[in-house]
Amino acid sequence: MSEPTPNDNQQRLIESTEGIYRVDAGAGTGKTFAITRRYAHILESTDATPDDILLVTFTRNAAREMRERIVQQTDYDLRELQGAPISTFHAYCFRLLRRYGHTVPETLGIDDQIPDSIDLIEEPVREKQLFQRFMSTFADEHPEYADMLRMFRDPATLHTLIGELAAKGVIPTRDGWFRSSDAPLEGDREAFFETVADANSPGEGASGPTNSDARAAVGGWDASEYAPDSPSKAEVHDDPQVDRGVIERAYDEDRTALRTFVHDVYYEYLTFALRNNYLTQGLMLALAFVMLCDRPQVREQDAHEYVMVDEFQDTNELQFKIALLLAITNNLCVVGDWKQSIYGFQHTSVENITAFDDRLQRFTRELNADRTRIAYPVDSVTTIPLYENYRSSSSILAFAEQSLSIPATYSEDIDDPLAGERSLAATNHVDNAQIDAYQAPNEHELLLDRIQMVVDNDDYAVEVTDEPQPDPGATTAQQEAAERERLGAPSYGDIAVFTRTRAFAREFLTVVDEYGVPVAYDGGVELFDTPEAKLALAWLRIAESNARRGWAVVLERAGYSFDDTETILDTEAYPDAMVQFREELAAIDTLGGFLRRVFDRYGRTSAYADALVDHLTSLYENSTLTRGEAIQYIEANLDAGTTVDIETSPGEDAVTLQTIHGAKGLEYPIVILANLNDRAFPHYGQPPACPIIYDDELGLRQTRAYSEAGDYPHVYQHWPTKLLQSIQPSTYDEERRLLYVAMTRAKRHLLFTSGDDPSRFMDGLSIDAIELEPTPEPVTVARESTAPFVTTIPDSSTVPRRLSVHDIMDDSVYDERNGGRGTDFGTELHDFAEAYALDEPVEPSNDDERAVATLIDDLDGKLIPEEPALLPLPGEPQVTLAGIIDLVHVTDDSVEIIDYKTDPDRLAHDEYRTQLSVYYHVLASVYPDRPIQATVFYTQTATPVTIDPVSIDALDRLSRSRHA
DNA sequence: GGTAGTCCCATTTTT
DNA sequence: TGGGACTACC
Repeated sequence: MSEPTPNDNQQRLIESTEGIYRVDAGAGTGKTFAITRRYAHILESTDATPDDILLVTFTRNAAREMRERIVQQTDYDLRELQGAPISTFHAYCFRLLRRYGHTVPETLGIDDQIPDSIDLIEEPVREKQLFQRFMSTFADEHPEYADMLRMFRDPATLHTLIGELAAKGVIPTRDGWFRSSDAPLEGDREAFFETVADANSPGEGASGPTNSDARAAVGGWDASEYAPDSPSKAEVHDDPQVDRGVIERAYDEDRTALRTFVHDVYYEYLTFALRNNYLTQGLMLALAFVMLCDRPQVREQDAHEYVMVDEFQDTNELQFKIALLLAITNNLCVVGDWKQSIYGFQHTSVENITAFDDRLQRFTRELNADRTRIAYPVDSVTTIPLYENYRSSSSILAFAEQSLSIPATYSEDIDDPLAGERSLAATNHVDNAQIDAYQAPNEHELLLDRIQMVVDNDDYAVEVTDEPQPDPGATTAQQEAAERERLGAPSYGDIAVFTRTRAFAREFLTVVDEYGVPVAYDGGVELFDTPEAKLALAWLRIAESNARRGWAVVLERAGYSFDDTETILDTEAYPDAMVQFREELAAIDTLGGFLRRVFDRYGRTSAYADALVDHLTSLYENSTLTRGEAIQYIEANLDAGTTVDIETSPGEDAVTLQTIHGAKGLEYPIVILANLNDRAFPHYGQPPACPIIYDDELGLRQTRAYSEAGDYPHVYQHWPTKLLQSIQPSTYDEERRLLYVAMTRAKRHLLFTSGDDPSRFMDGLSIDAIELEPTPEPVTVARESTAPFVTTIPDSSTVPRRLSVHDIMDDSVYDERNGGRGTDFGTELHDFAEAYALDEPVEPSNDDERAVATLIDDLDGKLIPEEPALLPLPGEPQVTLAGIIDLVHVTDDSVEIIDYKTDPDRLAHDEYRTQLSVYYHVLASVYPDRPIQATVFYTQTATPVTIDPVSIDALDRLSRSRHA
């Protein structure tokens, strides 16, 4: 596909390579295109090499996409860019730290070094477990903090606070704070009292002044919640305001002890982590920052001539400073859109972009306080707005803009958020947008009803053909006509349903199942709450300790009644087949093998099973979980509701269902924003579980305090913090930005739904909701039954039996056929082939892999590696053959199956013919309109051999004879 | 316009 | 358990 021509501001950005730039890149304005073009331009117009250009993104996916786009636009190929610094903040800093930072902890007064083998923890559960362990030792070792610790219901909640402080750049040393980084703990007194001036000024009523907002907020002041010496209601109230003296007393209370406590926890946790050879992401970035501050030689070796940071609205203060340190010249370019900042709960700071200039000056001053670190000039910043939107129709853009000023509560006051900002301008010509809101007591049915209303409806026309490039000289009218030409009625795949919470999506999915509407959920799944996880947990418990709890689950699944189960458990007379299976499992060495055997036995080949095995076996780089640890791990994750991303089956024409967060960066022809219900969206935040809070205006504060001042020792609410907090107005800016993000995903049409209790956002839309009696129709599309679930042990003949294709092959022929090169050789080759087909940056490491690479290079259609295949056989009892196709190559007029074999000869070819025949029949049913070809590719000789498939009946007979 | 009492609900997710 | 929005009442 040819690249479009940049618009004026994109062109300006591409060519402006020297100096500091802040790019306001609104939704759908071709940001990635412009950045990668700019990258290419730097390479072309200067003598810089990829190593001189640092390109930082927020996610791994984004980094990968950038890399791929750059390959398209430069002479460099993926391999040459492999080592180039196009990376996430975390990955880049971790690499630097491991390369140069072994002794960095010394700078903070810590003896432990950072070894190469240090573990970077990504799973919140593990992080939390380790922190819990730390806190219990901390409590033991510090009796002097007993009172402080009494205010905690769960001391592990301090963990979040530490992460927040690290994101601020607050870093402890043994005796104090790194480079006076504790300043934010004090708070911003001036800013707070500006807030107070606003919130505490009386209103003007008809008959004189009315109570200020702050006074209203502390109206119900109840001194009995607080320690006995706290101010009374009368002292706090100074109608119509809050007593200024009391506010100051609260703000200026002595917080020395609190600060010391937090310092010690933070510092000792850092020590604990290093001693136990791990780091969290937050601590890792903090140490990388310390290294960059303290070791000029690291910057000399590794800082960059050009630095670009993408998604700058999702960075925190620490990352801003790290970016400054990674640049050696002022060729710095940050790209982002404050309106899409929705990760505040991850301690990001939208002010990095909204107050970019101020922060740039301030952070530079701070970094240069003791010696010059930022030697380049920072006083001139050029702002380039990208406002031409290539995604949505103009009515959608105009409609989305209002979302930023819809109040989230009945009393919220919003200043014009877009003051002075240029609106996005649509670039398409046909505006056929349908924008409507719907409401019904049963929102799930309503959603299905609306989906069915939209599908195949010409009023909701969307682009249905690939866009032919318009004649460059075409008139507007001609372009409009060409665009109209491309429009047609939508199908399921054109629709996305967004929700604020995952819970809503999950509930909706159960209703979806009842009606059979094709809806695919895209996002994290509570993996440890699936039947697969519970099954795995049960057998692990049985194998580990013959646990009653495990047996109960297994027996229940096998169909035993409650009473039978009780009897069996009491007598320990477990069914023979199960006992045998237990012994078989006990003999398996590896956790991965153990789990696979369990899932095989139950015929569980779902994505959940795969994900579980992957997850549990890849937790540690250098060691594996024992069974006991695996049990604990699953339990902890089940408890914590951990979610894991599962790959959804692509290709099906289905509605996409995801959370708004998950939809960021994506676009859909038709968006249905669901869940606009009271308290769901906008979501009214839950109070922080940790009694110690940090706030930019207030600094470090405690919300509870232990005191023995009253009749008996007691944990009280801490009045100063409560007073200050209630004076601060609550803000819902991020909820509005979420609304904005959701709406700007839509290209053509936008629908809203709510249940019987619509939220403020629903009310605030400039359209009225239509009340509807939903009448969704059950869909009776014959859907192939996926993953037959064999619930019983021992085998039952009433359910389809699943056989692996290998079960019906004669393995005596093909065992040891790889020429003594070891089974790993084949596995590695397959891994390589999969990665290569997916265009991942891998290089062939031997002749066989080179042969595969050449083969794949010659394929010009769609490549689908590692595709699961299921073939139901006709005979009785029912049997389904299952296997995985190495590679499917699909073009418009043909489909090719490719299976790699590392055998030195073709002795096993007949067996492979059987195997590929299975795949052949599966694909023949999926693509009835295209000829199918099945090829065994012998990698050692780079020879493709096409097979002549055997019939389904022959496969059926074979499977029954070989597996009676 | 102000207040007290009632009610409802307890995220989002990347590294 | 806690907090905030909202309602019903003064």
